[in-house]
Amino acid sequence: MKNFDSYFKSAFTVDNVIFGFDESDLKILLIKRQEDPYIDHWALPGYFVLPDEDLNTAARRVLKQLAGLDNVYLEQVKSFGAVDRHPFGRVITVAYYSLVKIDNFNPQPDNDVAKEVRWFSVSDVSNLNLAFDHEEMVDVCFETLKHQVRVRPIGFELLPPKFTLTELQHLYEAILETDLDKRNFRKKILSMNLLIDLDEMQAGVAHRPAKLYQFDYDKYQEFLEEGFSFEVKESKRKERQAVS
Amino acid sequence: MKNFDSYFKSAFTVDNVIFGFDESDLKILLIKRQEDPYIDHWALPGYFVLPDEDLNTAARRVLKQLAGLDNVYLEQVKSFGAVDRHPFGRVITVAYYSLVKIDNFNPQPDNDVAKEVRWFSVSDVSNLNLAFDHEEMVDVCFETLKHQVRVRPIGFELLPPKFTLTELQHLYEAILETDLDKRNFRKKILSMNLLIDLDEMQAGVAHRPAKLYQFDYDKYQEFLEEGFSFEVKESKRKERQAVS
DNA sequence: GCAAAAGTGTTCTCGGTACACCCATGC
DNA sequence: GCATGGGTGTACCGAGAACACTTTTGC
Repeated sequence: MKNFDSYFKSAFTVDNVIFGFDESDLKILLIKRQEDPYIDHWALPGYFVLPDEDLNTAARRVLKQLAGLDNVYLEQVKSFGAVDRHPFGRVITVAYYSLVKIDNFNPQPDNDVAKEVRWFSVSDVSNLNLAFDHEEMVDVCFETLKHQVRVRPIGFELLPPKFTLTELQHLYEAILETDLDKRNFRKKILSMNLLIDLDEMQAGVAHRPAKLYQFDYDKYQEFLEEGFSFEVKESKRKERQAVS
Repeated sequence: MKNFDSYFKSAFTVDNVIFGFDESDLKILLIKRQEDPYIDHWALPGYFVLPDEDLNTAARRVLKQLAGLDNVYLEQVKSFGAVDRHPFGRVITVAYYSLVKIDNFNPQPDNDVAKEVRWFSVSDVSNLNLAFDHEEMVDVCFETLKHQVRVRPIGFELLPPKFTLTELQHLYEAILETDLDKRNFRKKILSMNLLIDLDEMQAGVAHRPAKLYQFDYDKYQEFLEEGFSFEVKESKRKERQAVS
């Protein structure tokens, strides 16, 4: 029998691209590393997978330890394995993206990996000179999110439990990086019957208060079971802008 | 500085789900293993990633060495990392799917991993008791293919350079596991302007010979650059069948 | 001439898109 | 009373889906 020992000299990590939504801005949670390599660089929350831990478990543990997050939407996206991507040796990483309700939590680093945790606008990430190949990972995950949000109602994972239709629309606009037509958006969303009208109103706003809605997870489960497709199309307004 | 040595004790592999299309059957290429673990089991063509090799390179090398395949469509799908998935130690694997023109090549094992190489119908795979978690990998890759084929014209990768519209339709039906309406399918495909009419006919068939077409890769490139979406919808005939 | 697959057009329906004005609140 | 965003309906258009008969070949 051959000897395979020489293959058992690599490590692997998980890295999380954590999306949040705030006002009308799509954000990503980053940590400032306090250990080598890339000490003092901004980076995705990620760490080595333990020997007795499978990949998803590792991703959830890292979310908890580095960002204090629990119980969030999490999906594997892609693995990155360039030979020289890690200075300590051969390290493959598995990228995940996750969606969190941003106002829900206050990132508190209580570990010796992250010296600081902070939300950044997606559009600012390219100026930060992220550690490793993390910028590429952000790009790939953002593209994946853009695609997924058209196919499943995962947008709700980014909003508080009660939200207005305008907030939902702003979220879609931020993710898809486009403008949506208000009336068409509402018609489409409401026609899916995935929202529960809470018969409550916004309060304390300096304009006509909006109705509050809640996502109907039970109904969504029903739809899933009978196979169903969710999609949001963009308005063509931007084309007119492009011409002018 | 911490010591990370304990993390550098794992290995990783790549595994390929290789799809081919033959007559009206979607097939997968499997090897019969001639080394432990799972000796004599059918398995996906896969092997350890070498220390100085990145993931895509490894996938292509394995395709070449184990299946004699070169220059094929290849895409990363997902990584699998259950703790006990490999008896020799901690091994993560990265699953790829690839698409090949089946009549183009005759699988010849010339290596000491595969004792035999053979095409199996996708529908038969679940009876083979594949090595490792390979059956799950086949399922995931098949689902991915089903989705991708609706969004990009990758179906052509599975057909010979010259093909008839009926062959193309049978391919879509095999992948999507549904029936398609002939007239609607042709209208849709031809309206995309991605096929070149070769002004040639099938020969030697015991019925009216069909026109031969060729995929227009150049035009596809143009479309890609200006952002474009390709989709094929299924017929609703099967619903009628289900009722009867 | 018969079996077997190729080829071809029209109608209907539904979802997508464009588009503009009145309403309720805080200040 | 004014600024701010909330909320609403209609007409048009195009893509998708349903559907049946004639044509060409090998035998």
